[in-house]
Amino acid sequence: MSVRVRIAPSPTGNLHIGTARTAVFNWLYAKNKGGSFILRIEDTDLERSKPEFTQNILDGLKWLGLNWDEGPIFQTDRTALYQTKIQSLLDQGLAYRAYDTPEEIETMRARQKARNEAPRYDNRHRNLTPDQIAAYEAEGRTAVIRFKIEDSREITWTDLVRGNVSWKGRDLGGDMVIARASNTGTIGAPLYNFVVVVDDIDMGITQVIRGEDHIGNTPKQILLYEALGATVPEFGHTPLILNETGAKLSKRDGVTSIFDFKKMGYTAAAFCNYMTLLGWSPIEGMDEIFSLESASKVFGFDRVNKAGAKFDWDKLNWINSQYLHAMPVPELTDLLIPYWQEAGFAFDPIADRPWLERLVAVIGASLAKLTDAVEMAEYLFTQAVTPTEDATKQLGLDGVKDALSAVLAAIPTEALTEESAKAIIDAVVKEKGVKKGLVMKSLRAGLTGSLQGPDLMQSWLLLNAKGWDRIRLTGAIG
RNA sequence: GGUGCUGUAGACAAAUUGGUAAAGUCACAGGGCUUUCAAUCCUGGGUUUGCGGGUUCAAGUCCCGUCAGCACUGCCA
Repeated sequence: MSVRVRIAPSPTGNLHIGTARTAVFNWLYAKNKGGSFILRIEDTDLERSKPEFTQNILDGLKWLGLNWDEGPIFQTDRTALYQTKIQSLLDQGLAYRAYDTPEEIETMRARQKARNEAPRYDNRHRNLTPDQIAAYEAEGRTAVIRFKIEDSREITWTDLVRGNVSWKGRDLGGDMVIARASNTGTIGAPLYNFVVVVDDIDMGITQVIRGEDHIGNTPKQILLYEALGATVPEFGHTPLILNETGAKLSKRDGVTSIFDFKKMGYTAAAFCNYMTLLGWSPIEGMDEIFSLESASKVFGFDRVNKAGAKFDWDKLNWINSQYLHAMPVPELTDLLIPYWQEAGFAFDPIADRPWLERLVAVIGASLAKLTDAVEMAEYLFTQAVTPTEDATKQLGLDGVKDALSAVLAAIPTEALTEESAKAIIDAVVKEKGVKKGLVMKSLRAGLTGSLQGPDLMQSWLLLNAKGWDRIRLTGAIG
């Protein structure tokens, strides 16, 4: 049977890193097995689901390059199917209507808590007599539908990453609600744990690969597979992504959407690369820099770690830098232009393209994030620079202004080249009898307003192309 | 409270069926290059698998106990 896996995000929020990483693992596994990767939107929470979140999820997956083979399938389009299935469970006596009010459930839980017991539904409405049912209905009570879970059951499965996992029925919290409250004779909105199973069966999902936070749902779902007469798929629960403090990475950690990473200057390929490394390790001899495509060739759950993976910004930065350094200049230029525009730098992306590419060629190898290019190249985009303290000090040194005046006077009217620029420096050194280091350092201070930065000669040429070298040096002398 | 999962250097982690642990990567430190910074290259340090027992010729790997962290415990997903 061919492999069919899915990513099933809920549009109650933006696409976040946990879901994205799960999507990566599913994608990798599907590709490795020559199977299908399916996208299903779990929008059964009508209150919290929002179209803009669905859009964010779709856009995010596309940006990451996690193309899906089927879908998106929306659960809200499938309520008829869920109702049919629920009705059949009802008919078989595997599920029943429970008329408890939320308040009654609340007091039951409070009592359990007071006695230091685990909160659970005590199945009190499992065997209601026809009279009791009639009485509740006469009262006008609505009923949820609960699926029976026998305390004596023992549920076991072989997890793709964790091996044998087993659970006792009595630890599952009592008969589970599979449909929200509704009036007599109707079936309320179906709930997550139920629709997931119905859909996974219907869509022929062969492996359910999801985060470890779902591990407690698995035994309940296995029971549902059995009740629905379906083959239980394989399950693989991947480790969670943790923040510095070891808690599940969440919105509070400053990243609510995958696009936050884009804004921060990470490329999709690098980010996917890093997510893959969060819990999976490459095979012997394989580099840590790889494409999703090449990782898919060797991906398997035997190399997925069980422990939670701490998110490491340093490592992400390094990986991103490797992608940026290896990127051809035109491509990098395309990616950088929006960041410079965003920063408010004045330039014409078309007319200035050759100049921009020269700039990218100079700074490309130093970038870790795309956003680094803003600060790094600022002195080339804004006409006036404020010299740093060190630069000011350098410009005040004996003989500096004299030497820079000589340089300024020697700048040719035609475009400067690396050779002519070097010749000017050599001539000034000789003529003024000063150390070359002094000239170089001072020139850097005068030209860029700083004592460190990208290659001086290239910076000068870039400035010269705009005619700003004269302006800067004049300012430095005066 | 209950249940489950996890625990190898600062981080990610590797380690055939138990058989020399800390491979590799990041970070960090030192050096080269660049008369700058970054990048890059070279070198280096860290140490004994959370802790305690047990089985074994041999345990990161198996067993028992213990501690810690995390997750779940909804008419959310």
